[in-house]
Amino acid sequence: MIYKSRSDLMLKAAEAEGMTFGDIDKSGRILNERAKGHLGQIVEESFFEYKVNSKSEADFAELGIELKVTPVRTNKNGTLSSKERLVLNIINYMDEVDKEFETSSFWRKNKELLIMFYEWLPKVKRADYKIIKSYLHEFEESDLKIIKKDWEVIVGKIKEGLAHQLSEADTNYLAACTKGANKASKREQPCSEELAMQRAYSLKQSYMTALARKIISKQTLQTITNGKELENFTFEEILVSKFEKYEGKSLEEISRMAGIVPRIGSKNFLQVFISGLLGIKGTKLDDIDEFAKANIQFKTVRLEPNGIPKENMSFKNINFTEWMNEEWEDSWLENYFSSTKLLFVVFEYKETEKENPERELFFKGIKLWNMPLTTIEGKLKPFFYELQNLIKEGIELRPTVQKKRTIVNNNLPKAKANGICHIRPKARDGSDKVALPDGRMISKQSFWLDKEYISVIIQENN
DNA sequence: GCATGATCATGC
DNA sequence: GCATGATCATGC
Repeated sequence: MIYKSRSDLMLKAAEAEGMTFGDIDKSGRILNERAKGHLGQIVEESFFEYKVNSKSEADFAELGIELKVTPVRTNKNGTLSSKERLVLNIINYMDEVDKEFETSSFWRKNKELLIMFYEWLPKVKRADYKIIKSYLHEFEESDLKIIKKDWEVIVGKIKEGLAHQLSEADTNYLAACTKGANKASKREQPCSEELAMQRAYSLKQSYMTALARKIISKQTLQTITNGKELENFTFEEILVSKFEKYEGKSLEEISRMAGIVPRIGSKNFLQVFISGLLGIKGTKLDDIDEFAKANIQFKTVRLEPNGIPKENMSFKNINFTEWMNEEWEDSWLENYFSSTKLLFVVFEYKETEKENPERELFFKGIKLWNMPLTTIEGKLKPFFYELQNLIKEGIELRPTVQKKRTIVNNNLPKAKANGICHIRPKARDGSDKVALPDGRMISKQSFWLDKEYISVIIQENN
């Protein structure tokens, strides 16, 4: 079949809504549960009656439209999320380096995407997944500006001979995700002898989630930048500029300037503070378009006069059984730090608590950061396996009685052991425990970044 | 009820 | 004063 126009194609595509892959498949391949990534091919062949190709032009070449079939899932709280990033074409490091954005393989192939969202459900056969929405995606102007800068970051890294250090969190919406049979899938790069992991362009999972919520759930998000600003500045620069005028000011002054009353210590302090300074009071940070799409998470940092926070920084609580059974590549740890950007909102005390217990907090600035791949691979990965072995061997628990409470010492990795991260408790009280794989109970534990490491991150300039 | 950000208490 | 483990407070 040849589709003469986009409307022809979209009329046909709309017929798929409500159909299952079992309804669509004429080849019988849908029954092969192990065949991964063939859902798109089945739709292409059985539904659109197109021959599958892996050419560099778009699937519907005469229309310049690329077909993508991608899963969404419903969360416990009823919201919708994309189940995965949307993987696009593989990056040929050797070729892409000579291109402009307009002539890049990314843009040639993915300018327009026919996205068919299907609903993924646990324990349901592939044949019974249902297509819920067919949607012709064209990048809106402000997204495209950010994506173009993302592309430049990716190609810039290739030009520096750093293709082997590409990381998904380097960019905002368009990312270079690993793609290959296994971690041995490597290829040459033009400006370095080192072989680099094979990677493909992808739209981040967070971007796809925002898209699915807009298209399927009709959710609207609020933007804080616009196409005109993005013409001349990166998203990071715009973000910094929005906070600049508050730098060096005390919380009290800022409250007066911005007309907000953030109560330090309150749970929604960050929400109130950031949205207040951005001038979008009442909007949750998660409902801000750019933060949602780029998967930017927020963390407050309070530096003591010595430039180091008083406390380490906690993240998610640890599921020891998961940690023991998972491979690094599938772990929360790998996933989180290779795909999340952290926006540190930095405050400082100018006096120690001893000098002045009533000390005031001053806003120092913001820092948008993601963990470099070298650190993820060099520090986090060994840490992951070290802890995995420890769990397998059985974590030591040594109860001792203190004055007023029972302390259970353990041999989990301590702060400063690797200069980056450690495990320490985060629980409600002494009885807030979690089971180890061997059945013993331990106070709930969390993953923490060392405060000294936070201090170094904040001081880096880039 | 629980996750999460924040902070405390004790012993060396 | 710091390391380590414990616990609080809030908000969904």
